Amino acid sequence: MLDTKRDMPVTNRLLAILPKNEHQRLLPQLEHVALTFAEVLHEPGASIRHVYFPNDSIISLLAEVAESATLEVGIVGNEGMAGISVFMGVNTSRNRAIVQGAGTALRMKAAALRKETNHVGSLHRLLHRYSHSLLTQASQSAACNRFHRVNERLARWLLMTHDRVGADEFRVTQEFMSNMLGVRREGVTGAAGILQRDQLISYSRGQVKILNRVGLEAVSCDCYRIIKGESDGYLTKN
Amino acid sequence: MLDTKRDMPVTNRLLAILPKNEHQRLLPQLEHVALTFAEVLHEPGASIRHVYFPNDSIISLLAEVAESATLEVGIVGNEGMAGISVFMGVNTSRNRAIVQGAGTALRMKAAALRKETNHVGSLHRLLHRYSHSLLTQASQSAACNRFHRVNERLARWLLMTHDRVGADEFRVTQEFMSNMLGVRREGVTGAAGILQRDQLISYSRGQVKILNRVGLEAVSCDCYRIIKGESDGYLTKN
DNA sequence: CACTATATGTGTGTTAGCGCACCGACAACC
DNA sequence: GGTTGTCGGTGCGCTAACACACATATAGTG
Repeated sequence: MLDTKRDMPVTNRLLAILPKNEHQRLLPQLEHVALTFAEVLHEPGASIRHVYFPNDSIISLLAEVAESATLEVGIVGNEGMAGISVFMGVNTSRNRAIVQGAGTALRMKAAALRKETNHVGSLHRLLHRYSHSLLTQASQSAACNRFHRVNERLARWLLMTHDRVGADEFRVTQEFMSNMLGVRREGVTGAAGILQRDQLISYSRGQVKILNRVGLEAVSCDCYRIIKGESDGYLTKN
Repeated sequence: MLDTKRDMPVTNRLLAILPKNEHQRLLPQLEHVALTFAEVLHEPGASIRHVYFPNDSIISLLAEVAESATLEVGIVGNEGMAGISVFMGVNTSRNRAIVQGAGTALRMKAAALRKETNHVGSLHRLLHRYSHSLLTQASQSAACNRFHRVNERLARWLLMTHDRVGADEFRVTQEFMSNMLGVRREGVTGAAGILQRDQLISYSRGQVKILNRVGLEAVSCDCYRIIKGESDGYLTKN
């Protein structure tokens, strides 16, 4: 009898497109669940237990910088899966996944998905982790650029750059930073002026010097720490 | 003689962390290159020829909504690789990758990386493509939310939701949308009011109805089309 | 039916950042 | 040494969105 299947049809397209044999192998590992509106599937930082393949439900991926400052960075419907970090070899995500549209979904234990998509080779595994950190970076930057002040964002950006150049001095013009932060060049003049006034940096004609890193971290928003926290993991935990 | 190696040391940490045998296998496929400031490694939509593992160079990933409206959604230093889309099984990216800090990098032909990280199983391949589309979504939303007006963004959001619910009517409150778009609830009142005035949608107490999809697409910014274009690929091209 | 929580509409003052139009300073290059 | 291009600073009016404070309206519940 296929009654249960008729009652809860599998309409997730990601699953539907799989070759028959793979689809068959997955089915026993999938559990039909009803998702109710506003249900939280995973919290930022908490461990992800299941991945979800929506049928008619819709899931929002949110980046947040404060309790009341959230920003959607992704929508997941029947074309996708919530919990992609698990596939990328990471148990947690900085995003919150909440049910935006009630409906059904198929869920799978995180461990089962990891087993199914068993990674071959270190490079492969590593790039997965890295993809995850990039996604985190994009999400958090998105929220940061939406909510935070120019000078906080500039401080964050300088720190992220500082981490990568490995020197206290580097070349970068206001014009360039304005394109990075998505603000006017004059906006950077203002923000950089504040940082310079407070002896955190000094600069002249495209030459920036970090004078007080700790001070910069204090000015910068938490986004820096969040991104950094998620960014380095894959290079050590291997 | 290891002179050439001393001249151009491999300091990319992603490569450095690999087990010796894998590292050795990759080396012959890697080419030392000098990256100059402002060099463009790949343009939005164009095919990606190489991936880059920076040593002391730094690469910015930019999302753009217009010639002069760009936003950094990722930084790649010696901890990472530029061109992650290739790993995800996609030849192009909606982002522009430009050199933010001159220096050296190791580059690898896109085809070679694909071969090295040969994917096993359809699910695996599919999830890669999906990861890519999620990353695109996050990037483009980031830029959109930074630069575009609330009503344009609301139109985009409604279209994205409409695509997924598969019905012209669905439940969603202004409060909820305000959290998705990162604006105040009153801001949604205003934007939704415009859309309703123009007969594009109607709504009442959390019940939204799409009246004129084509009109909504006209109001919405290009971001919708861009995201949609990148989003559906993996479900058909398999 | 009254009560209450939820959902939406409106108004007022405030502000961060924008667009534009400059000006000055310095560097590099003939 | 003058010219030209890059880089940074400043002022001014403007506007989208904010914060806060209410006013309704409606659905659901006891």
